[in-house]
Amino acid sequence: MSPIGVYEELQARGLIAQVTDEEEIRDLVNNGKAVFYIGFDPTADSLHVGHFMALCLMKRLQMAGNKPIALVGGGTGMIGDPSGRTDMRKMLTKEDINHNCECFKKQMSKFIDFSDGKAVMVNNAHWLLDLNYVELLREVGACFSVNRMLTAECYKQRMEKGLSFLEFNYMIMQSYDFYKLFQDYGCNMQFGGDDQWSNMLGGTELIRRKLGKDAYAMTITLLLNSEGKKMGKTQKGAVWLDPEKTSPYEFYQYWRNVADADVLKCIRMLTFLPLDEIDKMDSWEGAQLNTAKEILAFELTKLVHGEEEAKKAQEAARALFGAGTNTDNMPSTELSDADFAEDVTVLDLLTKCSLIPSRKEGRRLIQQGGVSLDGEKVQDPFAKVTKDMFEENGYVVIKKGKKVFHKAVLK
RNA sequence: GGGAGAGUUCCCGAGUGGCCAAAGGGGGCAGACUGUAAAUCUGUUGCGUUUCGCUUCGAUGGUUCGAAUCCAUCCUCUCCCA
Repeated sequence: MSPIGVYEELQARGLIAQVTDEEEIRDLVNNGKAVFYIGFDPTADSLHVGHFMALCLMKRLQMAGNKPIALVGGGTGMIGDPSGRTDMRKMLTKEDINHNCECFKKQMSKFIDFSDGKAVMVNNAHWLLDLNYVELLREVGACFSVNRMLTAECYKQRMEKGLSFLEFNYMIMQSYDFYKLFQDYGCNMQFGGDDQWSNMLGGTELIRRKLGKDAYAMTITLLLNSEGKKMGKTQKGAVWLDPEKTSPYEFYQYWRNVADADVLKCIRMLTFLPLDEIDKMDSWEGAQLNTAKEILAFELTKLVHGEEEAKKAQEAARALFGAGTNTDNMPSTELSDADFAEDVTVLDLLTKCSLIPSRKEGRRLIQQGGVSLDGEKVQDPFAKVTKDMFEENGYVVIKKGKKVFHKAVLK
């Protein structure tokens, strides 16, 4: 038995945002009596960093002897959660949702131990899709006050822009999930992002009204950067957990590049490093934080992609940004002789490696001095790239901007 | 159902016949400075080998030498009344 319970650990890591009943929850969680669920709506074909926090939480609680239920929202995904959104979600087709659910399942099983009933995975499509409208209205609709719902935080933003009846019902569906899981799986707690608070309260309320029993809810602090924006988003979109969508190197780099102000918070909230070790880092400042960033990036990459990939990413990063010349793990594009059938310009090369969205953009980059080949700054977008440039190593290292390195390999 | 209004580039938002590839801001990208950070400053931000051409202002047609701008129809959204 560790000196402090999970609840205290979660608290120390800054993960707990809101709870319905602190005493009860502490008791349940610390003594492994919680059967809790976290819902994941299949809005894309891969989980992202936002989900990752939830998965970590599941893992921490599972390690403390609690039983997690991973709920895949095959049913709620049909509706779309309006929480924290200013516009309506794109409607997904059934096929997409099913596909996404499958992808989620695969990714989740890498994090959570589902063996021997230590955790279960369910899909709310099983009960939501067959609901009868009138029955549902009578059964649970009567328990909800529209007046109250409208004052809920998650609808407030949408009161200005407009909220469809479809999305308005999301809260009811989620509440119904909890009610159902409470009865069928003995689920007594729900966890979720802090933006889910009102939806989750809906569930506890429904259980109290229908069954006269108590269920609990706890939200996790949303991972925001120092500017108050959700982390895990880049210009290109989310940082995915699927290596096909976000390579381990990119994933590593994302965390390696977080702002100074955010490193410790991220380490505390996302990694499994012992708290006392993290506390020591608290006093670090200035350039020393770079070490903390490396630790953060390495730990997270390890959790998501495994130790081997994490090492590769770290080596690649060190080689590129440090003094080393190791290009083994650099992202690369293979070129063949056929690519050189006609004259190849620097611009062509960038295009072939998918480093630029358009040739126009490429020219701009070069004109502004943002591209170099094997360390030589390129001046002319139409300078020829010849095969003998590849002779020495078999590849050419392209540097775009400050942080993007790419290897063009001649086969 | 009746009435009013709106849809502009990644986002917000100006533009109400030619000077419009379209002000301004945000964001992005690049450069300088740095620590692969932040802040700051500079450049840039539809596509094309570029004193020019092509595509873009919700959609489709039309008026005009010329349309983001005018007309018609349609679609979407917001507001007011019911």
